[in-house]
Amino acid sequence: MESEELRNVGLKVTTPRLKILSLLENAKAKHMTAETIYRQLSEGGEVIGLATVYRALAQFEAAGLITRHQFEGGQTVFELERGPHHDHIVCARCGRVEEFYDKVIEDRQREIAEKLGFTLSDHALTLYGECSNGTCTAKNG
Amino acid sequence: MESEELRNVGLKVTTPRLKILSLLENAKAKHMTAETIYRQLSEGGEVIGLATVYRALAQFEAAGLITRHQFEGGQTVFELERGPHHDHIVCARCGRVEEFYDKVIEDRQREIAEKLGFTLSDHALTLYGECSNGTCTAKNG
DNA sequence: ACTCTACATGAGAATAATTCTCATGTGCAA
DNA sequence: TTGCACATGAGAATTATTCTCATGTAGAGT
Repeated sequence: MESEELRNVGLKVTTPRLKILSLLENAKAKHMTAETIYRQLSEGGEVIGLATVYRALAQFEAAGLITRHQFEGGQTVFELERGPHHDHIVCARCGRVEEFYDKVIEDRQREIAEKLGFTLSDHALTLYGECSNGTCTAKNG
Repeated sequence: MESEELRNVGLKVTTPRLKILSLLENAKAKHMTAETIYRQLSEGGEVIGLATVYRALAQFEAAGLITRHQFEGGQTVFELERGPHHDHIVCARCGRVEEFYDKVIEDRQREIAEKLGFTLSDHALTLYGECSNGTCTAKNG
């Protein structure tokens, strides 16, 4: 239940928040911009201000429910924080996003940070390339 | 000579381009925003439009003379493309940026891309943490 | 259930970063 | 030397995001 999720992180359960959260859970695209979320909700007949979408996303992020990614060239996208940590590879041609996890890289990052005297708190790793996908033409998330 | 660099990449040698390029080469900070570049040139008495700074930076980037980084939270920064490839670790507290290169990670990235059917063309890796630096208080680049 | 208050919301204005427009200026090939 | 493709400065325009403010509402305490 989405209301549980909100309560668990100390957020009031409100209609806009529920709608946004469940859109993120049910949408076809895993990575969505604030605009896209706003538009899809509007098309679904909801009356939710764009500012509210931005506010809710910021709160969800602070609460750890979602993650924010800034792929190069594109707008900021948001993704539900489900399952294990992963990084992304983005097709420069069609915009397709694949996820991956690599223990070697993860470990190495921690070692590097330590060696340089940093306490690692986060990281952003995105690979860019062209996918050899036949359907590599249209944009999707 | 900066004029050489410009000619080599097929750009006309103009005063604004030369000024921007040499500022990037001589500035104390290795990573600068377009605004900073604009401001420093203005303070130095140059009359160069901000739009020109953006235009020049975009061209330099396309030509491979500089690289663009989008550290989280911050504005886009530009860095002269000198020496070997490297990635960054940014202190979340004081903004200090350190560079590092790790062959293991680099190799791994290529392998991952290949395994996923992508031809790797680029990547962005930034680590975030807190540096254990005593001087870790003020912002710098 | 009722009420009160702190927090949430929608709408549109405001801001920040970047790009565009356009009239004018200029590097450089011929 | 000159012509013209490309570059420039200034400010307008655009884009993404955040703020403001008057109003609405969730939910703790009764």
